[in-house]
Amino acid sequence: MAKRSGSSQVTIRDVAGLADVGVATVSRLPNGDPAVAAATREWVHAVMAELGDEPLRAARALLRRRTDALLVVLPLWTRCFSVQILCGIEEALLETNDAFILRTLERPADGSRTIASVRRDLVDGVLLASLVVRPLRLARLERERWSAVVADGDPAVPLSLIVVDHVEGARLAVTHVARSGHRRMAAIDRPGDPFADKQRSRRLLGDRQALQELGPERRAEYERVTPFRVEGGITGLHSLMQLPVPPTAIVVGRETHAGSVLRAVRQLGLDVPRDLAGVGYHESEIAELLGLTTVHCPRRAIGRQAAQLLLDSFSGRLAPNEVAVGWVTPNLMVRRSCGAQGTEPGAGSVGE
Amino acid sequence: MAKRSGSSQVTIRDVAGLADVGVATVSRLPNGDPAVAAATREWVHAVMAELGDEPLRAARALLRRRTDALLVVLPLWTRCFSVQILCGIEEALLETNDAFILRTLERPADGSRTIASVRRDLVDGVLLASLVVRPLRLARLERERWSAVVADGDPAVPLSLIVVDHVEGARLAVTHVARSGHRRMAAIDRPGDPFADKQRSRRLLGDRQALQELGPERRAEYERVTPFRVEGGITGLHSLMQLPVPPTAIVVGRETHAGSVLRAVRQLGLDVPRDLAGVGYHESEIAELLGLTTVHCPRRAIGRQAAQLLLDSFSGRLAPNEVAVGWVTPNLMVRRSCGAQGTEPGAGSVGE
DNA sequence: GGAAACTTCCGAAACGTTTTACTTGACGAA
DNA sequence: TTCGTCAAGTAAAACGTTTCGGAAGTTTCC
Repeated sequence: MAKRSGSSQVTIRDVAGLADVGVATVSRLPNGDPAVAAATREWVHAVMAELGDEPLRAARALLRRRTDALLVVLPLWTRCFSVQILCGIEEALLETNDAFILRTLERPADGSRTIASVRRDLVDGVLLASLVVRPLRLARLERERWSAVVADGDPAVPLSLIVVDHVEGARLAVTHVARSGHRRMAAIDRPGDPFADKQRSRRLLGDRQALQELGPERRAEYERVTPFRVEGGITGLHSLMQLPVPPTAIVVGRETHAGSVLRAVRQLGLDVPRDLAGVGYHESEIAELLGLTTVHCPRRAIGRQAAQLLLDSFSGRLAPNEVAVGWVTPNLMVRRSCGAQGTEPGAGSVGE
Repeated sequence: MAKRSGSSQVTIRDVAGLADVGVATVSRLPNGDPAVAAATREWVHAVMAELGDEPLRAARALLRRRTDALLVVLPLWTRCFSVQILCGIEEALLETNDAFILRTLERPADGSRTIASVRRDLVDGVLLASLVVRPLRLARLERERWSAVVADGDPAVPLSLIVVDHVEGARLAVTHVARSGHRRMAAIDRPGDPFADKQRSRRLLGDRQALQELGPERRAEYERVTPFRVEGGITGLHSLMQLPVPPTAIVVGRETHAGSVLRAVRQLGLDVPRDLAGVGYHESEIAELLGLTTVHCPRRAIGRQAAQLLLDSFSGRLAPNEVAVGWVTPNLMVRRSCGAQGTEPGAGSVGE
């Protein structure tokens, strides 16, 4: 059969020899070059399959100046949120046989250090997730000719983006609470890194817009920004309930934060949803466990679409300096925390 | 200064020319070849720094048959657990400038398909995390000459391993509960994929061993294996509390499962820790939120040590067919769910 | 003093692919 | 026939590195 040498590596020359064609003809195959007759193409394909040969990636990369890999920079302080984005990215890449190198960030400040640590020739481009891209970093990307896209990003950044419509998300939450019969809605959100702050302000924007449209005007004193840990939820709630006219519903900026608020509610001897209704952001095991109605981001879609955008820019479907923006809309996962219309806990799955 | 050509790529020949040495001498530098005088080394290094040159990875890989990257296969149904392992891996790799390609698994059955989808020449080896390595897969790894290590694995597998001492973990939990004055301890665990089942049986083993040593003999009817969702916790607890002599403490197989059990406890009008003490496994936001005492796995250390093992086998510090096994011991995060000695909720951070 | 051994470096030949420039043969049009 | 055009395929030159076989120069040992 094959007259391969002692090495286990089958080369393009072996294939060419066996198929009785030139090496160039073989090489043209995986690159989809049209200058090869259909019959020849098929014949050579068969020989390649027989020999179990696929072009060696390193040799290919050397000549094409392409690695078929991309860099993913992913924050971890958002925990499971990012992981779902990652899954989406992987999904998109699996279809095209590309790979990705991952760099996770544990603190917001790690961002620039991280990108700098990756050699430009290791990957074809970079996908930044849930990050603020500072002008300095942007300049660096520009200078070193990176192809870059941002997943779950700020629409003001001049890069290709997948944007989550947080304004609409907040609107969903408020509308839902209003439909459940509430008029006095408070908002508790959390301070955070610059990125989280951007998200928060967009949520608050949607929140206010929706309230205005619906009629029940929120008073300024119904808004709270309290730290993220358990005690933050407690102090936030206490200060709200001590108002002369306390709210009857609360929208909270994250599901774990909502968890701490619920805890505080119980401490006050109140019942959810009888005395107080609530909606949180983001979907998690906690939300399911607590029966909390939440606004859910399609994180997987974010990842998949962002990766697709980057692949498009590699393949030339996107001009080098063209930026594309895709929008993704959250949806509402209704549970018990706003009243009877929700499902019983445990009836639904966390899902994606 | 440099007389580089139009291309932006600085080659080894540019460096050699400018430094007035042969290309071989330059090439020896990053490979740590000792056959180059200290003075020369320094001088050439300076020139390389000046030109901003580093060897092109693809060209290097072509000749060395090394990619300086490894594959990480990581299950996602364990959610945040895996992510922490990933952080550890990244940490170890960052020091040596290696990269990794990630493949996540969403269902246990995806395992073999996933490894098969990665070309052998893309990476130098594979790190399998929290997985059962079936004989068939093992044979494949052997046949294709993969270097492989398993993080958080089953000690029976004939590969290099980092093993978590779950027996000791269970012992910690039981000992803690016993010290809090309890004698009648129940165990609720969950069924799962083959891997989780292995973990569970090791936990139960440690559990029984510790009980035997401590004196209070568990009766068989105190052990329950119930499904993972909310209703699983409820039925498990109910059937335990309806026993003629109900237990006074429960050890639960995972923190989210413990969450659903706690929920059931409240439904029965009981108080934790007054009427019933509890310990869960694994550390998470849920555990902190609920004030649940848990057994904590040092997941980061698992990842870091496993990566280190793989790097060792690349560098020859580990003989090709030598297997190394490292043990990692869990520790106890004491909170309120076993009595007064725990800290108040919110006082501690999730840590790790 | 000369051979042997060691140190330090050099030039050139790989590595397996892509790509460029060129050949060949077939087919019409002039 | 002669030329140009086109399709299909070929041979050879890259790509940037590592490494092999030497070759100087220096030291060591009889």
